[in-house]
Amino acid sequence: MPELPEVEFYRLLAESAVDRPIKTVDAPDAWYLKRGATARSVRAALRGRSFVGTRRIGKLLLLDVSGDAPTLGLHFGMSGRLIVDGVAGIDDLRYASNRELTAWDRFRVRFEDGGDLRMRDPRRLGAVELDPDESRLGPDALTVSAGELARILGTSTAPVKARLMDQARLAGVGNLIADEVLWRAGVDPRRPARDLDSADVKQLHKHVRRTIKDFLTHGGSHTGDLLPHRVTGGLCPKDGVALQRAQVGGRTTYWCPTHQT
DNA sequence: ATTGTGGCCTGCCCGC
DNA sequence: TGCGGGCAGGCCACAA
Repeated sequence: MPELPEVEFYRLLAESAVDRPIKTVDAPDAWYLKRGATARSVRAALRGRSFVGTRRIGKLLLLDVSGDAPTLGLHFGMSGRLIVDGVAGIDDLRYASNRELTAWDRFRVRFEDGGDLRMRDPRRLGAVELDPDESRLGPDALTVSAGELARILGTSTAPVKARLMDQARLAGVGNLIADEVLWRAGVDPRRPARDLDSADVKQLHKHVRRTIKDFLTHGGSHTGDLLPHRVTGGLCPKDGVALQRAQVGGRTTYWCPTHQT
């Protein structure tokens, strides 16, 4: 599914959509437009203008628009793809169909030059909005500082995994990255966040950033050390013992009972 | 405020 | 071979 690394690849792809005058907007799925956006309002915001730049906060892709028009915000959910001029940002998505069906195109911006930018999303869990409230997201997980992470974990009694995945506090860590990071850091995902000592926090900070960087280098969220073994009956690739599986923070979680404490 | 739960979406996979 | 029920997880509404 698209986590932070995939959205960063989408952002790089979206760079090729910058500075191209927009001719029309197709928004055939009203359900896909969120927070008050309508086909009419999005069309009015974009038509005759251009994207002037791309940004990303966590899993939110932001396309800034020329003039005084509102920024376009794209959420990819877990099955959304970005396609520009027929080129997909990611070839293979876990937990999503890789088939190509234009019936799954939920949103399209067509340029005067004949090209287009599309969101293809079989499960319709993504979303398009105008002028997204960027303050509802915490600092980006790729650049979060050690001090910020310590404050995010703070005095919370919630499981550390739930805290890491709280987008309002730390933007960009999804379920797979959370499991990989906790596995690398040797931290039990169920532990109350406030029980972590400074050494644990230091490990988590190191591995949050390093894991995301690894994924960016190696091509996506499916390249982790734990993830190939994150299946029913999987063994810890470090200790060889059976991985535990349970719901933590409402999400399916795998961890090693031996070295994650 | 904080934390937990349930539901949404729909393609896919497993077992019958 | 077809079919039904789980399952996947990001996000949000809602409850305690």
